[in-house]
Amino acid sequence: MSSHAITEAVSVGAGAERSTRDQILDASVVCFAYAGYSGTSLNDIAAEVGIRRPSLLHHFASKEVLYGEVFERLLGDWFARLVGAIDVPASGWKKVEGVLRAGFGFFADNPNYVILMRREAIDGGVHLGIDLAAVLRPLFDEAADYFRREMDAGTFRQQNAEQLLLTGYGALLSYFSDAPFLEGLLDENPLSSGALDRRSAHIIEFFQAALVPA
Amino acid sequence: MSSHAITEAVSVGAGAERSTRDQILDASVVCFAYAGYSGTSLNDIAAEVGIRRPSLLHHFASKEVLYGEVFERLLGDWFARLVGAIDVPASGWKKVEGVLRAGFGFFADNPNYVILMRREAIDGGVHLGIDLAAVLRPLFDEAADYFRREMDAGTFRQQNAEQLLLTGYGALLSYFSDAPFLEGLLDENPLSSGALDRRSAHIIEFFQAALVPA
DNA sequence: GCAGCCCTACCTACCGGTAGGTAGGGCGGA
DNA sequence: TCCGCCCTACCTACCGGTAGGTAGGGCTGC
Repeated sequence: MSSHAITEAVSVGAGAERSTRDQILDASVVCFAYAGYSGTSLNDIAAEVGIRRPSLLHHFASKEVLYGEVFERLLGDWFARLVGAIDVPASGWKKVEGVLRAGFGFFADNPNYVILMRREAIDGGVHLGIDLAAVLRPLFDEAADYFRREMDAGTFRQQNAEQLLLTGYGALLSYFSDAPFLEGLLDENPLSSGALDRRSAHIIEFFQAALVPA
Repeated sequence: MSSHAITEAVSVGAGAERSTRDQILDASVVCFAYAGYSGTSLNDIAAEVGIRRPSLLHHFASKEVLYGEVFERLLGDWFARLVGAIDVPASGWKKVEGVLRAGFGFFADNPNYVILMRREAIDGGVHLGIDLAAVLRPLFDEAADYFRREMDAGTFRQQNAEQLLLTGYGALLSYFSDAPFLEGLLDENPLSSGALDRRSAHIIEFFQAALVPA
């Protein structure tokens, strides 16, 4: 997987004092995102950290266990950020905008997480012990209820609440997960700060236009 | 990759008289979509067809060549369908709706193609000789120009045309590519005809609400 | 001493691809 | 008519290489 090219991305920002275990987790995110589960070998990850494969297996019992732990950390971070945005005292469009911005910000900060999540969504979670959808389900239902209440109150236009969430999910994730492809359409790095600002502004504007009655 | 589970999906609809070569292409779509490029072995595909791996390599020089041909067929089908929808004599919202329906219909007819395309978008086309984005670029630019003209004419609300296309792309593709995951959120098979009708109706309604001034 | 960490050396299973051979159909010439 | 030839399609056996995982030795710091 041409590990040389991504070596710097891992070592950058590593405060030189992270435990080997954490370094393995960091490298795993990068590798799994870049090449997928079956496209990543333990040798790739070990090389990224600078140790041998058996040493890696001293810290994690198997490739599956390692992958599971990577994903658990990812989900934990994401959940915390999302719940933080949901729990702010706001309502109507302001709340939706806040959650959209929180999701967008998290994805922009962790582009590798997005790719990992997308790969898992496509595969239907075969590599995971946990059921990704079941974990997210409470938030999904809560959000759908929120939209229905606001629609009934006339704050938002009437739409299918669940479908609306799926559309938001697709609009947010796709931009980040397909960034390598979009670069060829946009003539600029989709993850540059300018491009991100443009994307963020569009999403807010677009959903507001669709949801909030004129 | 537990080939047994997907055996039926391949043999269904095979008119019993397809050439071995075509059977290999059909099986390859299923396998590559299900497990990705590196997760699919030539043995998996050969087993699906009912021949040995060397016999498969008699028809296709290598795994890469086979994958390339699968993708070429996919792109050809998709392009034809898309251009067919673009070239109808319509304008304003009617044309957009027509293209949305055409894209949706194609994806609904070929869910495996969507997954293949999404995997390729994530990987940035590393398995392909061709540049996916470059192929789609002319259509992308043409569509952006169309939206800008209609916006300037006041038919549509002012939006960033390129971003708008990306949002549409994400909304269409994500539903199909992430169907295994969405099943856990929706309590129904997302590809059932009822669910598809609901999704299609939502997308049309949503984009109309966002684009067409009240 | 000993616990934690990393190493080399090794295993089995499987990968994509090749070598070489066989079965059988189509065809041209005696 | 039928024999010899070439072709396609498929097979088994095998190649070098790499996958994930294990066994066991050595070094280092408490």
